[in-house]
Amino acid sequence: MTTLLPIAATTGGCCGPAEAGGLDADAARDVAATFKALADPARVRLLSIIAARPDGEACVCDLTDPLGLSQPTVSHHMSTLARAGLVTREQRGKWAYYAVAPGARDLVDGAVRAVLADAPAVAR
Amino acid sequence: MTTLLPIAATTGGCCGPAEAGGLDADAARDVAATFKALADPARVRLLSIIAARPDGEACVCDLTDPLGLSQPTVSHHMSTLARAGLVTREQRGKWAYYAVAPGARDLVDGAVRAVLADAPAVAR
DNA sequence: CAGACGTATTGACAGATGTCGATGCGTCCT
DNA sequence: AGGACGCATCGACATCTGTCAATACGTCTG
Repeated sequence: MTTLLPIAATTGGCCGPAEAGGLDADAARDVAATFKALADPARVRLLSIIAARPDGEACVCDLTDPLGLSQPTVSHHMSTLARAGLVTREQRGKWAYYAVAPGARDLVDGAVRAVLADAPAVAR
Repeated sequence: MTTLLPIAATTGGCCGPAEAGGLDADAARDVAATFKALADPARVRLLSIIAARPDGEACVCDLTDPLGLSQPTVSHHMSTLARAGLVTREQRGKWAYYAVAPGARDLVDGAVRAVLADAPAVAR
């Protein structure tokens, strides 16, 4: 997955070896993309509304009123969430039903773990 | 936390009641702010590098080289991460040491739970 | 004290992003 | 068939954001 760089010791002052050890550019871009989809209050509300639904799904017309946003804007946000793999879209007759993607939780949890590899909750 | 609203069935067409049920505007803004701090590849890498450090901390001079970013840019990103409560800053002599905040994991996990309230990993 | 060094702040700028109105496309109902 | 309705796309616009060079601030070391 991530390419591991060899370790070189420079030890100038505070600066230890520049071994990084973190995510490489590609992995970071992927992880950031997932968070970016969640980095807007409107999308956060949309996702939480759908997740709170008894049947776990909602169409666009369900979502415009609670947020006070226009229909094109909601549609655009849903498109963003779908492209990030957080929701699924199913056209059923006239309506497009959006639901939280089966792997959404895993996707986000994986992104969190990738960044905070071993950062225990309150330990230290 | 979030106020839970009773569910009413109107069954107009697709559109059920406008009971929303998701996060309110303020909560969504807070949650989105946390994700926004993680929504940039540079910050993701910075955080992961610090988290992967043996001593769990790094100064700015440790971080400019691995990312290929200028010192002011790195400083700006660290400021963003600190303002989000994800890292702590400790001035020690000439250097500023950044470390993953003790509550960072809880902060992010809480944000995830707030959005995907009950979205089982692979179930459903 | 004076210089060197690490970091933060400022100013500027290009690119990304959220938002809307207008419009186009599909589907349902009469 | 024709109209109504839900949704997506397009074009435009204001704002936010990431980035850097220049500069200012603090701290250590001669």
